[in-house]
Amino acid sequence: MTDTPRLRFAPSPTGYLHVGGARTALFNWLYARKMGGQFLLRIEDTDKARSTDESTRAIFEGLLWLGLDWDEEVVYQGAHVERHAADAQRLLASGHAYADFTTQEELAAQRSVVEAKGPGHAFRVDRAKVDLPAAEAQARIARGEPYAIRFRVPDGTTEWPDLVHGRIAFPNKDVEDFIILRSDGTPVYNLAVVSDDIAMGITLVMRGDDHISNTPKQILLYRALGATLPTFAHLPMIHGTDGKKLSKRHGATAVADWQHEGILPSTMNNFLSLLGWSPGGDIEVMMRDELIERFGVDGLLKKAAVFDPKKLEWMNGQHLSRLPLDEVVLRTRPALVAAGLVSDAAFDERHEWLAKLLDLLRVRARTIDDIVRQATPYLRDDITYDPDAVAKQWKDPAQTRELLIAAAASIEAMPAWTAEAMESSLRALAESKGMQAGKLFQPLRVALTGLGVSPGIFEVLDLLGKDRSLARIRAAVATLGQTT
RNA sequence: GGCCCCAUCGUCUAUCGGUUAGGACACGACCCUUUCAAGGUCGGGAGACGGGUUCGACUCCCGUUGGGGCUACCA
Repeated sequence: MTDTPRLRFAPSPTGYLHVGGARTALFNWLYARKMGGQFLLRIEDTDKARSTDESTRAIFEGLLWLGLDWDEEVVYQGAHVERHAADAQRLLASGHAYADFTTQEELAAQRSVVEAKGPGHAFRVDRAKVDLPAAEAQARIARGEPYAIRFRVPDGTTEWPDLVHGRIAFPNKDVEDFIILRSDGTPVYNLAVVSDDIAMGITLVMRGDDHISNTPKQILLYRALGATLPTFAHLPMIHGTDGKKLSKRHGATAVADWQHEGILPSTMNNFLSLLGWSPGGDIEVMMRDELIERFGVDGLLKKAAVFDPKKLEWMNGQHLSRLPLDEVVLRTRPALVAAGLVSDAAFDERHEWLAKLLDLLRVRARTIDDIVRQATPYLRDDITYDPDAVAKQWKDPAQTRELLIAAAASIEAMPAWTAEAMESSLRALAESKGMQAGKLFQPLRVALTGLGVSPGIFEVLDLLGKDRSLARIRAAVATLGQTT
């Protein structure tokens, strides 16, 4: 019988949801969904000093935006400190761990000695000095002396078959006896993680490979606790363009940053999926269902990947043009409303027209912000002329003015408001002036939109409508009149 | 310092012993075209180095170098 896997994402709420964390969450989620298993969420808030509710909310929001929904209730690590402490005591009682009576003062002294030696030095505990004879330790505990609990690392070698790396082995002599319970009774990370993963029935631990060196400690804890080992998969890190670990100074590293830059969640998932995993072959642009379909541990990579914002933007352009129009409208709507270009009520009223507009705009946009920028002239009456477009297309104000007056007349005289009628009238006008159609269309585009970039000129006219188009052209004529 | 992980174009990657080492982003040129985007064609661009194993290594093994991670009573 093969059980379905139980996986988890276990962030500490000390900041926003980082792209590295999002990638890890995504992989866990994809695998759970593919295998019909469970994806759980655990907030590791045992570090009271650094954890904030705001960060917890940001993590929820980020995951939800990406569509990474979790099964079962969120587990807060802080709610289980009693179990953690009980596990530590069990280990102490069974001899897998020992009491450490080192005081805070001694600790501080040790730290300053190590720091004085400079970087590259670490403090090693001397078990012979700290691990007291059982009778003495018990007496001191009975006397009420504060003590931390330190795990007694056995001799031998700890190894595991990593799903990503194959066999990884650590000689136990290189694993220091580590604290599992502080002298104030609170649990330390490695113990809390193992205790919780056991309690949650996690069968596959997939996380960043910065945790590789924690793994032998955790395996030792599983064994000492008499629990079944989960499978481990250590994913490669994500680096910035300078090859260093991705951090704040690389710019936008929170998923919320990209959300605000106008990146679609489907793009983010697609892009992140390719950092540390490959479906093999030349496949790149994938929507959610295809990602679930293709994802698997076989495609997991070992090498750290560099986060390339350029490719993210390109991929977003791909998603923008491939997604169902409804989805694009849904994602763009809040940005248009936020920009004050259209109210929610107006959006509903003019839904069809707006959908048509967005459909035309999305093919030449890379981000939602691009769409908003390009949609502006169609949603506001007071258009602003882009200086670059004006400089390029309205080089000769007097001549342009004359041309636009003729265009207005031509448009006004059109027998029908159809693309065919527009094309024949305007091309005839260009011909009568002895100029190429483009020489007429470009200045006209600027007059109609204020921009050098827009959909086809006939589509722009149709979108604007006859009256608004004429008003725009007359406004441009007036503007040009002032400059001559 | 010690331990562990990693190593194909600038970047993301394909290749699972035999390929003119393929694709994508970015870059350059051209085509299409009323602009832009998209699309199309073409171009430059990679197996870190040194040893093995093998008829044959990007691929397997060892070493070197380089990069990364960990080395807390942080997570």
